[in-house]
Amino acid sequence: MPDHLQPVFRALGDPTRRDILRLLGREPMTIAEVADNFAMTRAAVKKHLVVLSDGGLIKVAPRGREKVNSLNALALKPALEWMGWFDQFWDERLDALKTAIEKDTTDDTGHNNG
Amino acid sequence: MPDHLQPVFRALGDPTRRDILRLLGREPMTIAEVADNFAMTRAAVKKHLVVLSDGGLIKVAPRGREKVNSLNALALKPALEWMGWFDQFWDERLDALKTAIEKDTTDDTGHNNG
DNA sequence: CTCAAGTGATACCATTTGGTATCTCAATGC
DNA sequence: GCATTGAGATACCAAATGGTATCACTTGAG
Repeated sequence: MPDHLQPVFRALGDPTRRDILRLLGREPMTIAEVADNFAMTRAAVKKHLVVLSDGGLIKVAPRGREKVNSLNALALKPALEWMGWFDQFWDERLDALKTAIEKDTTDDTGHNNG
Repeated sequence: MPDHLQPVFRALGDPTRRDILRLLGREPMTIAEVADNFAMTRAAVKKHLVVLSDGGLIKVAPRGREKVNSLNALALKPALEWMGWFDQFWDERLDALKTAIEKDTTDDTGHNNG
């Protein structure tokens, strides 16, 4: 498994970018709107948005002369799954529980997709 | 919510360090043993270990003149919980526990893993 | 004590990173 | 058409980062 998750972890490595993600979780914003929440220039925020976009964590859609940035939380999944490997070191009972639930989901015919 | 998770995310931001974590997940190792798995000097590996230790992701215990580095996966929890906030954007009906299972259940052809 | 092995610490280097300042381009509004 | 506003591109800078090389310290063995 190569580092397709590197752009994601790299994007998450900066507190400003993590903050931007939470911010965009509330509602999509233009660059100026995002920048209005931080004590830095729009150019700096733009750079962060590029990094976030590079990691697939946000989507950018043009709206007139503006660019609307919206959260794409799905891109967090690979990173979360990578971290999930370490679950085995936290609590082995959790692993057993997951196994039990997995069996339950195969038995349940009604709620597997979204 | 200050950035007590910054050291953790910072540590995870480097592929070598993520690799070291997986490595130490198998067994504790001295610096030399860890360095033996990478194409870089012990000093460079040591730096990575310092960053990992700074994030609390590894524990270091002296054993004679050696230093044994062991995984402390529990330190991943804050980061994982932070990411868990975004679960609401994936599928509000299910919580984080389902995430680890999902990769197994995405196969809807009628049979699951083996 | 003396020598070897493992680690820690420092100095140093090239690159990346986070940030600003500035300029140009595109779309909006009068 | 022309000024205004939002965004992109570039140049530039200071600091952090990843890495090497080197030296000092500590432990273990004769």
